[in-house]
Amino acid sequence: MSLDAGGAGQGTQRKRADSVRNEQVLLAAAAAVFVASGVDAPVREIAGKAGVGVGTIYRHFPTRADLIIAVYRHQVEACAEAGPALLADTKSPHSALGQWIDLFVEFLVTKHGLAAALQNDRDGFDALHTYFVDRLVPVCADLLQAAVAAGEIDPSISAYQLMRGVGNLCAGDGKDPGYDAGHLVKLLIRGLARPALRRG
Amino acid sequence: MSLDAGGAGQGTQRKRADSVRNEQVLLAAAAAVFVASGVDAPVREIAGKAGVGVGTIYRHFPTRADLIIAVYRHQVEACAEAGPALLADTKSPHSALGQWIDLFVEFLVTKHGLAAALQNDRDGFDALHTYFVDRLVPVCADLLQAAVAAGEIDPSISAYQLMRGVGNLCAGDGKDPGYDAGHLVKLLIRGLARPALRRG
DNA sequence: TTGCTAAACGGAACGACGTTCCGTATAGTC
DNA sequence: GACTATACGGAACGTCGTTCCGTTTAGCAA
Repeated sequence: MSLDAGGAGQGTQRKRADSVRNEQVLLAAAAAVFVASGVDAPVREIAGKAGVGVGTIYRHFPTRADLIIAVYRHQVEACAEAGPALLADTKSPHSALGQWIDLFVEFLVTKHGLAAALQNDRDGFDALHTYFVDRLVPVCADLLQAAVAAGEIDPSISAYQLMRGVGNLCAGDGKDPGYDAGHLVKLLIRGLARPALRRG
Repeated sequence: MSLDAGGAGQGTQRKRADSVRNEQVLLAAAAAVFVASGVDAPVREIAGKAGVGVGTIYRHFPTRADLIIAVYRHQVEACAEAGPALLADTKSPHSALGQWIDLFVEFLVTKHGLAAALQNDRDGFDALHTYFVDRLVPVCADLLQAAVAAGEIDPSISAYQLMRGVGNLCAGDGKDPGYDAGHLVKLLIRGLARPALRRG
């Protein structure tokens, strides 16, 4: 639950370089495994992917739920930072929005697993949920507004509504082989474009 | 998935008496354990409560999900049959309704666990859900109508709406120690009574 | 560079779980 | 009472999350 991001503040022990590195590797590996195999993936699989022993995972994240929470926060942060970056790197805000939503969809896999992992901690879950909403809605709003300003989409939807819609499309994804949430989301984003631009 | 309730129909093998008896004992024990310890209760605990070995459970119910499904169907049936019986045994339909809702609340524990147990079988879950609605809504409607006819409650609510409300009150119950769904349900039922009767 | 030590590491080991297996007991039949 | 298909009990198996501990190494001082 520490919000301190490892700064060398006085009094806090300086962490070893390999420890810091492994923590990042673990977060990335866990995120990848969660997307590939779902949040029920065994800890050993994550350890293997990261190239570390299971003991290392448990020193960084005392319990499985802690790991999922950490991945969740990490993903929220990565998603939030990716928004402005995507906007800066492309000439088309609508395209940036599409790429950002892709990241968001990947992130939702972790988010949906969170509820199951935090069965006994509704307060903790709610806190993470509001953190997620507060952090990401403004980012999405910026992307939307940029696309509107560029004349690529109509201002017919709020950031919150779009994110809710995408979230709902992704609910239960991965369980039914006949359901491809990712594709539906792509269609939704394409549908946002103004008619004159709606191609491919 | 057999709908055949063990009748000695031609071609079907006659089951041994102890087998039939154990199946009933197991359904009752599992239902009790699910209510007491949640649907995540270990199979061994159910076997112990029923006084049988785990092997016996697995001969009757090949997998854990099968057991939960069987308990679910059994509870739906018991709940459905209890409605008319309660109505016949009491002079106050409103009281009968209250007792019936108590059974329904116990049943919901199993129902909520069902979704988790059937993660990979959305169709199966939906089928069971419609079975549940079709079977129980009419029973609840009869109880409601009897209470209305007796002048004990106002006809201000439909059976479906009442059951949905109770179901929603019970969602997430047992996770937060500060939340007692059973008590809220009791208040709801009491609130159904016409003002002149609303005591204790 | 070398030596020291606290910190971090890897993976075997543990206990609990769902599930399977098989030797034993028994209900049903003659 | 004897025979046999059926059902039973519970030990055993493989997998999981988690713990433990002997080994390795990063960071630092000489």
